[in-house]
Amino acid sequence: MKIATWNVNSIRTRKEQVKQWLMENKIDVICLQETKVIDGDFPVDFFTDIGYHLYIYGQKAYNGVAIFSLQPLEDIRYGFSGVLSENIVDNFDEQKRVISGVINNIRIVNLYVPNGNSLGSQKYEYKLRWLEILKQYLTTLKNEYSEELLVCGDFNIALEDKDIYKAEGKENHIMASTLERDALKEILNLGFADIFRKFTVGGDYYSWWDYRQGGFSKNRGWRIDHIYLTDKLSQKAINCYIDTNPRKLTQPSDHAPVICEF
DNA sequence: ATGGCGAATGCAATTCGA
Repeated sequence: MKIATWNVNSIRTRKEQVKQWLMENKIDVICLQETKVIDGDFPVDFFTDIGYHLYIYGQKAYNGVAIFSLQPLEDIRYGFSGVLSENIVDNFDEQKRVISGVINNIRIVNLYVPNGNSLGSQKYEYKLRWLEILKQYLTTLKNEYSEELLVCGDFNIALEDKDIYKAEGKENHIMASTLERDALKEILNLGFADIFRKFTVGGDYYSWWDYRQGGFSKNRGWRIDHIYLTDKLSQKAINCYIDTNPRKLTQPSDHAPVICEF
């Protein structure tokens, strides 16, 4: 079974590329981020035509997450409030960034973590607060639910220096700052493995490259799209890799898909 | 990076992403 995560930067713009890639790679489940469309305008039929069940949670212009699965998913939870009480979630479901569902007793959690803009900005504070709620969300899923967990998506955080093409001088850069990394480490410490690192130890592997300055052709990227697995599930993974091929196409997403095989 | 790219909105120029 192959489960993938891909920030597509608009599903309406990228639908042909996504469909082509799903068919070529025989993907069982895909978690998409930045679909950038309200649910009523999502190209649902375009993907049900090739056999997928769609679970979508979008909004106008920004954010938006979706899961496509060849097998139907069970127990779909929309937003943080699908799991946490409203007083904890506050208004953090205003931005559509979280969706989850169950397949084969595995709960798949699809995340689009806020970007954060720059250190000290309001959006940076929002990102840090959002990560605190995420920690509570995953703690609840771990403690009160019986399924193994696969948590994936665009985290907008590079955990280690080797996940950045040139880490020097980026200590205060968004996606690399200590506070963000610490928040992510706390989440991993709940009991998750960054499964990409089970199979690949070295650097120079990235999942996002800036559209500007020929970032991709120079391989100046960041590894910010992740798949995290709980212990038992981690033992069942047989590979995890980033497919850079879609990033080579004309009019690509700025992210490449990350795939985990079981 | 004082943002040059790309997408959405909405129809020109602005906002946002990372």
